[in-house]
Amino acid sequence: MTTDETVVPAVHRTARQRAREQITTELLGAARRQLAAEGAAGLSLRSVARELGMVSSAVYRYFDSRDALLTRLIVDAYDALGATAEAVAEAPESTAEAAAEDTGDLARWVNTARAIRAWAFDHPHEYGLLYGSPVPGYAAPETTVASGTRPSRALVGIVARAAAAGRLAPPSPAEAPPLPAALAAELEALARQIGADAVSPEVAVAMIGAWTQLFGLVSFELFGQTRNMVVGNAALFDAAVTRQALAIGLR
Amino acid sequence: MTTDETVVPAVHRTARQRAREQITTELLGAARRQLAAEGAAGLSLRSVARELGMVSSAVYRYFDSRDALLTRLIVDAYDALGATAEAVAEAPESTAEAAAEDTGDLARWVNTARAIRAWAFDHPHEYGLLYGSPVPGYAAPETTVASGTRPSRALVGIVARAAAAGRLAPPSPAEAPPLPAALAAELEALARQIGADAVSPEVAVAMIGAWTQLFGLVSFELFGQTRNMVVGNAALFDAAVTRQALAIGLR
DNA sequence: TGTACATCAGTGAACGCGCGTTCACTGATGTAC
DNA sequence: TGTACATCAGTGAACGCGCGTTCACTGATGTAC
Repeated sequence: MTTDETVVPAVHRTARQRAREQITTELLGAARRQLAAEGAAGLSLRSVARELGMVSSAVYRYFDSRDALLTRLIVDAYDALGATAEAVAEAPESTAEAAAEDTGDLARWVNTARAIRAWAFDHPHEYGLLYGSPVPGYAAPETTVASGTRPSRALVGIVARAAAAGRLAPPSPAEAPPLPAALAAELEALARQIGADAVSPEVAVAMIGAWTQLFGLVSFELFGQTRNMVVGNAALFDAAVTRQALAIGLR
Repeated sequence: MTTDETVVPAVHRTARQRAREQITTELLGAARRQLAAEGAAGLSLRSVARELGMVSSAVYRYFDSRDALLTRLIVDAYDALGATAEAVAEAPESTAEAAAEDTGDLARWVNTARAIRAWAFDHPHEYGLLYGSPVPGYAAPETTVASGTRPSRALVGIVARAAAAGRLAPPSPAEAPPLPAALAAELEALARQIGADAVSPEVAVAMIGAWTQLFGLVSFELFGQTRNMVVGNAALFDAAVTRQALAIGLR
């Protein structure tokens, strides 16, 4: 809950504009609170309006429809998680206080994974909105795509930079059969497309594996399909994530 | 849709009992169809009743409440997926037609993973019910736990049997830091508890990693959070799953 | 084999609820002259 | 600085919808004698 008014100098906004921004923020806040309490399916325009003491039709001055509100929540959540991940993945080499810390690529990856997990725990329903089963009757518009890839891009970036700098030391996949040519070509094209030319298909497979495992772990922990498994344990999370990162070749 | 009447000799069931079983089956079928069409949140007792031409209150002769119906669907889905996985994971050594096929532990694991993925694609909403974000307002009763672990147990079984037979050859995790003692102890206790004493903590971590990656991959593919990633590609799935299985030590 | 009673599937009406969205309106805020 | 008009946030009523669950009932099926 940032108090924007005190921060932004309010250049030349009219009272109307300021009120509009503030109420939009309050609506989103209420919507987020309800999302946290009830989940996406329980989010209704009427109850959001109620929370602000408005009449339900007034919300239509701010959002075209329930789906528009949902879309906004999704984009904001992707951006929040993306920003969290980026902050760790792209942290400067070392800071005064953390000079002794390991700031190698491996640590960067593991810390980013931890940050994603922590965010998911802090915002379980928002995480569910992003990575859980789709909200019935809701189709995400194209607008969400750019934000939607931010968290993954933060992770990919770590590997891409390490690969470009020649710092990647992937273990030789001794016994694994070679990738089918078509798949290797597809992965190579994808790497070029996102500006990660130095990432080999084998590394790409390891990376996608690490990435899906990360979200698999978090989802299992969060959605609680693991009543009698050890998942939900930070040490296990670290161990699994570290091993995946090593398989990518991060050091 | 099995036609039970022709199979079961109808030992001594009254007309009432047979009608009850048949209508229960039809209700579940209709519920499953609606689950597939609308998702869990869109499943309603009234529409299920409507589909069978019943009045909504009549459903209460068969299910205590909407939640009871949902629970039944969940248990059935776990059992269906569990049975599918078990059929592959515990298939006899070799059959006449597949004598030339590789029936090693590695192939067993990969085939089981494929079967799970295929089932998920065939039953996307049921998969979502099991492994997606929780249905709002619904709390799964304890009854679901036994069925809920079936799919995982099928996978664990492959590793446990291979380990017990001394067929496991896990690669030495050269650079990975050793597991914290507390975690290692916990994993060892867990292995003993499920009768997989031969599974070492390192192998357990690899296994949990492979398991979570599997469900992560399937969820990403199915829930479509991957608009511009390569996920959704069977060859990639195979490659990733195979590499995880090798990391466990399956051969 | 026939009768009396108990069981139970299905009906239809009702209760009370919440939802998204539209629409004509009032009254305050902003803008152009 | 003052006035006339345009913009727009918020109101309140309404439409039409679907939901889960309860309840007294009818009539067919099953059971005990």
